[in-house]
Amino acid sequence: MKLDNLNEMQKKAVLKTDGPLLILAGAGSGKTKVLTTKVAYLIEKGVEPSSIVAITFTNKAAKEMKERIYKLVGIEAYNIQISTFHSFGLKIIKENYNLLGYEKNFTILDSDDTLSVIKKIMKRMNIDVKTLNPRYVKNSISSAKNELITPKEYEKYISVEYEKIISKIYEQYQKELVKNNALDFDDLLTLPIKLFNEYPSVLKVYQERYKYILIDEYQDTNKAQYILSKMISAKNKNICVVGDNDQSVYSFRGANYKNILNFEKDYQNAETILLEQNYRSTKTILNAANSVIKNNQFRKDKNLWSNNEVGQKVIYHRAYDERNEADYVISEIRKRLKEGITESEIAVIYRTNAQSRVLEEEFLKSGLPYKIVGSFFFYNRKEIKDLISYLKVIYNEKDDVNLERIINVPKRGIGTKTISNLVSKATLENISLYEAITSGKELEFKKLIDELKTDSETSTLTELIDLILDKSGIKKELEQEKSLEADIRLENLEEFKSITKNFEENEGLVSLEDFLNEISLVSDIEEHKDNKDRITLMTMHAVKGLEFDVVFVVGMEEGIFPHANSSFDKQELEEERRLCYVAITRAKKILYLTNAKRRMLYGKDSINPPSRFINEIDDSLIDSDSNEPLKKIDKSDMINTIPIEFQIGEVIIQDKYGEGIVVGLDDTFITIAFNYPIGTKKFLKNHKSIKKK
DNA sequence: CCATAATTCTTTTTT
DNA sequence: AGAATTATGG
Repeated sequence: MKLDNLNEMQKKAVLKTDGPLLILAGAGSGKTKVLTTKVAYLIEKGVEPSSIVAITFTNKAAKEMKERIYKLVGIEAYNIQISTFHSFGLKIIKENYNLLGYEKNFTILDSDDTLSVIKKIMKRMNIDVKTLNPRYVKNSISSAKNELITPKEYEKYISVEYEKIISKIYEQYQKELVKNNALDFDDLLTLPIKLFNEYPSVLKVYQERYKYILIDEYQDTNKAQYILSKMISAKNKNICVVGDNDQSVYSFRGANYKNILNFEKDYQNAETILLEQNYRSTKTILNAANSVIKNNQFRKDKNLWSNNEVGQKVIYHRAYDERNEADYVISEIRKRLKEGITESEIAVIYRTNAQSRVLEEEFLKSGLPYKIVGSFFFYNRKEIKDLISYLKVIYNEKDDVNLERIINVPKRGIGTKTISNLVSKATLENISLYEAITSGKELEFKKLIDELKTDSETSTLTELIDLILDKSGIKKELEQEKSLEADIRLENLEEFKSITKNFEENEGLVSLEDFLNEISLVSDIEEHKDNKDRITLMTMHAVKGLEFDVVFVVGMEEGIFPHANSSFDKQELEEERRLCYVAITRAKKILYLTNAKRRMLYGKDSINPPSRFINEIDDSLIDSDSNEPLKKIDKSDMINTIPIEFQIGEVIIQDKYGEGIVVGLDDTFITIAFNYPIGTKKFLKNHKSIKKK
């Protein structure tokens, strides 16, 4: 194994194979290189590839790591378990579904499905969705699950009426999932833990199978993930985790960066290695990133340095609107392409998926090759979701959620009344909707599903899709409509077919089971069969762990980034800043920061000041090509000009959280207690979002 | 009782 | 802007 291309610390991290190891790795310090080399080294030392498990956070990162390890060790890379926590959990569940009370053909519900289940339960329980938002219930349940709180335990924590209702819904929800022979995303983590708790002998099997466990982005692990990794590594203690607190950006999903801080406490004799040299970015880019992140209060300062060249300044451009911004990005990309930079070395990154729309439109017009990574845009289209629902129901007829979705698609005269009768019957007799169907037009539908079930046994995936579109009448309905919209839908369905075809060509025969699992866990399956170089468009969250020569961070505006919903709360704002740090440090050579003076947001025109993060970068590092000077945030945007005096105990109204009581005051901050579930929040004293009642 | 029109609601990040 | 829900028409 040649290790000459590693520095001393990296080498040390690779060579320390046994026992717990914590690698604190700054951005661009070569952590992926260390991880991949370490895996190769383990294999060279004689460790079975199948006894290694490497966990990443996104599917994209898993894929990347697989490819890099493949380059190092060749074909054996396929025997290493490299996946996200969720895929890993699914594998364990699939191997033990019977012990967990599921049938083999269980399905995985996506976020929308989950919400429908909750709405259905709330309706059944006569809970008004206006008093309790189903979305909120969904988040609460999800958080509880990720904190490994069962419905029973949830009851113990109840202090307000709200929680009592949620705990009831939570209980029903879990039952409903089992009845549907379905799992949600969180189950992929919690069920393996449940399994291991109930069957120590099974745990032992996994402990012996996976002798070496490596976890990337450890700062983003939540309680469930933390416990799962702890359980599996408990016997051999060969656990190596890599993380960087400055890149913790998943607290909304229950991630707890403290898992890193506690590592040394959790694992006796844990060794800690610091990787502090950045090999990725120019000094200028690194300085820009550092000047932003140093504004975070809750942070341990660290010494990330670089030997790279100074490089060119960060380029700041303020466009007129979002379309001009996109055009600017495109024209700059053309410039860089002429300079010899390839498309695959260019990325455009943004805070929210919605921003990709305009970008895509302009890229499409420009003719530049691009790819949108992780866009559920395509999979979220109605016709695609309907088709997937058909596939899910064919595979698992007990999946009431998906059955209800398609029972009247295309329209076959089954309306709300028929469905609600069916639901009542199914609930009463404790059977699935499918089983409850015995007569009427519904029976026709049931026969259709049965027929397709038979078809699925004899045809390939792509053939099955054709059969679904034909026999269901989806195709016919769209063809008869003869509208532009219907044509687009037909085209999308064709495109979906080419995706499955492509998938089958790459993977050989694909079972319905494998395909559904893949599509449930991976938001986008490789859409392009040509290996053409493409410009990458993706969110800041999705881009974590990747690097590009040229990076455009677009939408650098207050309200978008930092996001409006995150700019009230100090902790959330710091997470936005870490996200900015992640975004900036993706760039190797050239970094662009752009924004727009005005932008269509949620259907209305809005004018946002430049992001505060731009101001946090030293002016000396920025090259602004806009006419106006680098503008500091206009304080009037954030603070009322006339100070309003509040008193402790006073009731106020806050734009986001509603009514609250002032519980604390000092020179700069005001602390307000809101009703459950919001709790106390700290604001700038004169924030314009706070009003007298 | 179903399909369509009108109206209201909600806008982050991922598995 | 777009989805989701509710009111109206056939």
